Amino acid sequence: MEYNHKEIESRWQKFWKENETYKTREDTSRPKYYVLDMFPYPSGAGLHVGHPLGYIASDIFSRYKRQNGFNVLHPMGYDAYGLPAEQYAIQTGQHPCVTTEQNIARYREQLDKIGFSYDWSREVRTCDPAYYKWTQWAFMQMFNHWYDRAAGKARPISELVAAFAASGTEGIDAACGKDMTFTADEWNAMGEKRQREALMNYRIAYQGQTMVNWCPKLGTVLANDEVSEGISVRGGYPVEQRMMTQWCLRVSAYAQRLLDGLDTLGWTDSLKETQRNWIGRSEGAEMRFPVADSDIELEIFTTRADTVFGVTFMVLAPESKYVAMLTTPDRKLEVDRYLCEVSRKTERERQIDKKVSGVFTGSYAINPLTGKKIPVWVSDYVLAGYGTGAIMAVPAHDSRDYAFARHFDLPIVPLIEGADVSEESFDAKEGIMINSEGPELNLNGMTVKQAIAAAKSFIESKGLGRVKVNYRLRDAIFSRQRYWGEPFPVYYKEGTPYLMDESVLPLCLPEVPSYLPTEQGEPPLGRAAGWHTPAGCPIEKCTMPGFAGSSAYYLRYMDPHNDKALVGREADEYWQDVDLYIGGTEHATGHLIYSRFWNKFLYDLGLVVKDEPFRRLVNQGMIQGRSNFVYRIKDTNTFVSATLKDKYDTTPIHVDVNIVKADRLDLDAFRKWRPEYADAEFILDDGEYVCGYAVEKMSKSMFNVVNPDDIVERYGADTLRLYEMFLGPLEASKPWDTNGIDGVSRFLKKLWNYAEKALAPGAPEKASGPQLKAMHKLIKKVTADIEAFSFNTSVAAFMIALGELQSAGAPSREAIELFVRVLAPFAPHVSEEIWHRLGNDTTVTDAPWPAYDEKYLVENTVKYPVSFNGKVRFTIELPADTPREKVQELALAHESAARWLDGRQPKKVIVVPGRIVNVVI
RNA sequence: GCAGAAAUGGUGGAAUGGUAGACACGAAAGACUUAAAAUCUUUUGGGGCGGAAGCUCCGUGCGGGUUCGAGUCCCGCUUUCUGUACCA
Repeated sequence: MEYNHKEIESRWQKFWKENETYKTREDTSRPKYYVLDMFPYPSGAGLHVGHPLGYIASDIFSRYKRQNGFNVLHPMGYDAYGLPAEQYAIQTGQHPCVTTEQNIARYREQLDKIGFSYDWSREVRTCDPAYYKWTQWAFMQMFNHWYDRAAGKARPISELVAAFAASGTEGIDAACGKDMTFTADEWNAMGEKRQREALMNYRIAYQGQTMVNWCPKLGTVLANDEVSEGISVRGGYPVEQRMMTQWCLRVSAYAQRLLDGLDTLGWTDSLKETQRNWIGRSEGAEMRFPVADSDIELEIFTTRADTVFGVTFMVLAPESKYVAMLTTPDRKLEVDRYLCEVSRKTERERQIDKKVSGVFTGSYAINPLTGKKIPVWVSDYVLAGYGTGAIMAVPAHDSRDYAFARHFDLPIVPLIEGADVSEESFDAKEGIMINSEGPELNLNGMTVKQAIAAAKSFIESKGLGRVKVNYRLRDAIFSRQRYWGEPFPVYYKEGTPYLMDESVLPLCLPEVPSYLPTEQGEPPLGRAAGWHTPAGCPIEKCTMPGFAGSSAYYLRYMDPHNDKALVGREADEYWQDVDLYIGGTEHATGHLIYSRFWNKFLYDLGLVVKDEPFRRLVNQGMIQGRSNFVYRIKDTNTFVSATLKDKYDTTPIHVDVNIVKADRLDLDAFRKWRPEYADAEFILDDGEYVCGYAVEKMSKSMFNVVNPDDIVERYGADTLRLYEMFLGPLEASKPWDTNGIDGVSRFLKKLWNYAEKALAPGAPEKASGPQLKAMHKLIKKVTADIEAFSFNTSVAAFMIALGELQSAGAPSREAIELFVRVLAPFAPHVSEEIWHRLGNDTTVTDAPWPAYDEKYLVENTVKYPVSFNGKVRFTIELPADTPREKVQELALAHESAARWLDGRQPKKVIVVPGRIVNVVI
């Protein structure tokens, strides 16, 4: 019988589904193993061949672990809230729920065809009220907690309230927006509204003022990638920088723990490094500069406390509150003009435009070390969001300050011996200090390192400031002026936000007549009728961002139907954490930070047992598209083969890769592809039209999208799975190239034919010696490869092993049985079919992973060429099972070796089984 | 600018410091076939020698180094990819 992948695959997919083969139950008698894929956003375009790459790898690993006796949790779900569904809704009026539902159905159909071993009974969708109830619930917990830096963990806000009532801010070390001090009496006298305002400064989920990209025409905040050159990508309306009240999560409170936790994780160094850079810890000092003729003190942060003697001016961020306070009346017009100019620029423009700009406020500060007056300027090269929004400028040793000083002709004082600052600043932290002597502190003669330490301790001892660690990591903006997201369980009473009662959860997303913002510029929820509490208080109209729903989904899979808790204690204690997480690097500074933060918060509350959610993480590479081109001769409808195109003046045009095979264009298909090509003429090279190619992002507009369904239809899921693994190392980015798939397809056909012979009546039961040898070699190799995530070499090993079986005597049942047991994780359908035809009534996933036996792996006799210092001297022949040490001994005992060594002791003897003995003296 | 990763045939890619190029694609030749497809066999890094089995030299981005021995380890470059970017 021919290998019929369609029949085999549909039969076993049906069988697995009907028998709930991959349904997982908590089972304390077996060790657990949790394998997780990053769940997809179900887009309207469906899956392309790049998406399943990681899923196939995780499926192989899951199946392998099952065969090794682990109770494997391998779930899948959908990150279902997202912009495309909402944009589509705005254009068509179609409820995002409907399109999302359709897209999910399509994804599921595509995933099912590939034969994954997911436990679909645990599926989660972030837009499902039974799921987002727990997203809202987590937000409420964050609202009701504050971060105690002294204890290094989150604590209930009620404890903070009690502390304030008893002794004010005295003795409280809390992560907060701005430093506040008040006494118990002051607190108690505040009244509810002001107390709530004060508490907002401490809550982990809080409302705060932040700078955002605001698009007045669209009536929404936009992310940086939704804005291009000051204009919204959708609609093309101007976008401005605006300070707005937003919900935020105090992720920054966890910066140090997020940093420290990285050391315990089995992630790649590059990913950990990316997160370290993102968190951006820098040690320095915060110090105050008094303003001349005023009570105001400017606070700055610096990592170069040693350079205070070189501070010749100060700069404020345009958004700094000190700008208004320090601008003198005569400078007001110019400062206002500058602020206006800056506010019109988007964040992006500010980054691209490196032109030096700024304006003098008219005020002076006093350098606390020299007592000299220095001017205070405003410039957009200083960021409001980092440090204190003000800097001390040291033009001699900071390139940005240098450019500014040069442009506005401000003094530059070098502080390091031998540093030539006539052309550029000297930024390196090395050298001997000069020009650094004041009335109370002398740094001259010290190295930069010593000077930093000395200056820091001086600043601290004199009360000019304090040693401080700053982090680049900022709090996450948590509100979106959007419809398609989780509503906040928050209402407003006289403008003050209050949490709703937990009993309202899930607070369901209401219907709206239109998905656009309202005329008054409110988010779409402003259109929802009855969007207020029974008492008539308005409910928050923003919704939560995409990362809200994806931050704790791995916990929900552990206990997806629990309506009493996000995850039950028992389930959490059994599954603990994700042993293996597979997904793309693009989430390094988003999801993977938020999720770790979210988990640490829940850990602080004692709700989960693990501090870190993802123990081991593997990043699969991106699969790019491989686009094909045809070359049209200018102003004609004639196309010339890529091999001859240089002789003509041509324009390259993308052509659908599905009508190109091995870079040869199917001419008839091309004429049918587009009406305008119906009468296309071709200039062929040797009867063929050769297309050009390029590696680009896989996208519809490039006509290079390859659909996994088409591959499954033509070659089968097992071939797709093997081929995706065979393409190269999992972590590497590579273009999809269907050209090589025939090799894998041939392998499965040959395997099938071999199995047919082995299963035929009269075929030997027992495997021959060489067959056993081939199989045990295979088992050893594949076991090591799976553990090391080297799936491409495993596929090669299968091919080699089959070749060896074919030249090792009559096909036997024992050989094919061993073969399918190790092939099962990679090609489950064909393995299952053969496994059952061998007479087994369990699934191949229940077949224990075979152990290899070294005794099959050795030859009977082996020739060992013995070489000294690289030159082969002689050969000895020994039984193949001679241990390594024995070979060394025998080689040395050999008469000529002994003569050659002449009684000297060898430093090192190297034995490569079957190959070389190399003796180093 | 900074950080990380990588560079091996026509192509994708193999190689615990020990026979570089496994495996696969593609290509070439042959078998089967009326023919094609499919399948099977052989060859396939480059140069040189040989009628042939075979022999030989050169070869892992570039320049050095360590080592009996380097694709692999160390130092210095070049290029490419990825992330991040006025972070004081």
